[in-house]
Amino acid sequence: MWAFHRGASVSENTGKKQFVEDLTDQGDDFSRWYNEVVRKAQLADYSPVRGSMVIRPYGYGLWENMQQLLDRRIKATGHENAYFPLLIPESLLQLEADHVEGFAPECAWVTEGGREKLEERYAIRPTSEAIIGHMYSKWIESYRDLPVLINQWANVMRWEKVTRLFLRTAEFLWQEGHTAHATEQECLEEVLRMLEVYRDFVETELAIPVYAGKKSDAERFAGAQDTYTIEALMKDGKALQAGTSHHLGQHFAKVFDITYQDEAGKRQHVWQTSWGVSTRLVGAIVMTHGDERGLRLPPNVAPVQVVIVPIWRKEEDKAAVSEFLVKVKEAIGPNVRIKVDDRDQYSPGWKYNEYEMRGVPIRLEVGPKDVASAAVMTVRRDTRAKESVPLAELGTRLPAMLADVQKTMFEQAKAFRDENTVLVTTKEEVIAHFAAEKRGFVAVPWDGTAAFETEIKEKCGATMRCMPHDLSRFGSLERPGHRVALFARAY
RNA sequence: CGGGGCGUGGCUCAGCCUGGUAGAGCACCUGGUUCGGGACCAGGGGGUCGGAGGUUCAAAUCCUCUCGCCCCGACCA
Repeated sequence: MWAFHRGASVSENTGKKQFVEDLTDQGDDFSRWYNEVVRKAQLADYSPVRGSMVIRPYGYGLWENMQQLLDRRIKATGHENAYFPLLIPESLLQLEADHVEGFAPECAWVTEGGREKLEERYAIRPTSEAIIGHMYSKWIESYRDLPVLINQWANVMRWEKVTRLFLRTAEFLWQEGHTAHATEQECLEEVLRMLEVYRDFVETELAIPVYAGKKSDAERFAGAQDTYTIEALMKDGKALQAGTSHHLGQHFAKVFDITYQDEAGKRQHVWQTSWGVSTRLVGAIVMTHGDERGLRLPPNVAPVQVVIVPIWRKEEDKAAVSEFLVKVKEAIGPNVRIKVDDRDQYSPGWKYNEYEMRGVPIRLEVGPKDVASAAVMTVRRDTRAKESVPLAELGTRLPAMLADVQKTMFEQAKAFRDENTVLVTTKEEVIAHFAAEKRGFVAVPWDGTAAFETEIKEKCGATMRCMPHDLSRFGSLERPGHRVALFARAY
C-alpha cells in the first residue's frame, strides 16, 4: 500500500531518463521530496531570518487565490474584516491564565523602542484574542451591539523550535475570526458554522477531504472551552490539522470584562469564538496532491490554470503559430488564468517538465500541426491524458476540463484518505496499527478518559485528531458511554 | 529542547582522513545551429570554502566557539 512509484526513473522501454530530474522520490524520503518541491516550484525559499521563509510570487499567488475564495465565504456569513495591532502589551496577554501558559513559551518580545527600554514589553502577536478582547470590552455595552463578527487577515509569530516551510514557520499568514455573542447557543452555532465554512472551502477549493470534529481536552486551544477542527491526511500517511474553530466560552469575557446589558437590564458576559486557517494550507495542498513529478495544484486556486507552450521550427511556423495563438487566447476568454511561455531558450519538452513540476493543471501545446487542424493539444496534469480540442470548442471545453481536474483530484485524495482510514474496537488495536504501519487514520470507540489517549501517544506516537461529527462511516463503532475518536500520527 | 547529519560558485556535490596554486556536472552570459517530452557546438563570467577565534612558515582541510539548515523524537496553525 505504501510502495510509491519511483520518480526520475528509467523507462522500461526506452532506457531514457523520463521526467523530473533531481526530485527525490516520495516513497524514499517524503520530507525531502516536500522541501525540494516547495523550493523548485518556487513556492517559497529560506530567508536569513531563523525559521522564517519568503513566500515567492507563485506561492503567494496561490495564497491570494485561497484568501479570495475564503474571504468571500467569511463575508457571506456576515463577518467584516478589521485590523488590530501587531504588538500586544504583556499585561493584556497575561490576563487569561491558560492562554498565557499556552503561548508564553513561543512569544517573541519587543523590549526597546528607539533607544529607550520599554516600561512594559510587548509580545509580537502569536494570536490576537487578548488585544481583541480588550477592544471588545470597550465596544460592547448592550445586547443591541451583539453579535460582533470580525475577521482579521494578518501575520503572527510563534517562536517555534523546529520549523518547516509552510507547515510550521516562526512567522506565518492567516486569518483569525473573533466573534462575541449574547448566548452560548449562538456562540456554539457560530463555532460550527465556521467549521463548516472551512470544511466546504478546503474540500471544494483545495480538493482536500477532511474529517470535521471536536478535539479532546488534551488537544484543545489554550484558553478555549472546546476546539473543533478539520483534519486532512497527507500522502505520507500523517494527519494535518487544516483549520480550527474555538468555542471560547466566557473565559476571555471574564478576564477582559466584556459585558453587555441584556433586555432585562441585567449585566452579562458575552460568549466568544475564534477560528483560523493559515498558510499551512499551502503545505497541505503540496502534501495531499503532489506526486513523483512534483506539484499538482487544484485548478480553483492555481495561479496559472492553463499554460500554453507554443512550438515552432522554422520562421514561417513561428509566424503562423503566433497568429494562431491570438485566436486561441480569444477562444479561451478572460475567465481562465492562462500563461503563454514563448521563451526561446527552452525547448517544448523542457517546458512540459517544468510546468508539470510546478503543478499547472492543464497544458496546451500549440504547433504547426495544430494550426493546420485548427485545434490545440490539451494535456491534463492529474491524469496526463492528452486530447486534441478544436479551437471552436476551447471556450467551453477548457472550463469543463478544469472543473473535472478539480473533481478528479478531490476524488483521488478522498479515495486515498478512505483507504487509509481503518476501524478498530480497542485501544490495543490502535497501538498495534501504529506500531506496524505508523500511518493513516484509525477510528476507535473512546471511553472519554485521558489515560486512553496518553497510553496510545506514549506507546506509538499517535494522537487523537478529533471526534468526527459525521459518523456515517463509523456507525458500527458506536457504544453507550463512548465517543468515536480518530487517531493518527500528525504534523 | 534532546539524538544524529550537513554547511565549498545559483543548484547538486568532490576535495578534508594524510595542511601546500579551489574543482566537476548542471545552471548562467555571448554567438551559431535547434525546438511535438528536459537539444548541440564553440567561447565566457562567477566562490575571502556559513561566521569568529586559535594552532602553523602555510588552513576548505586540524582545534575551540558560534550561526543556520536537514532528519528522528518531545511541544504547536
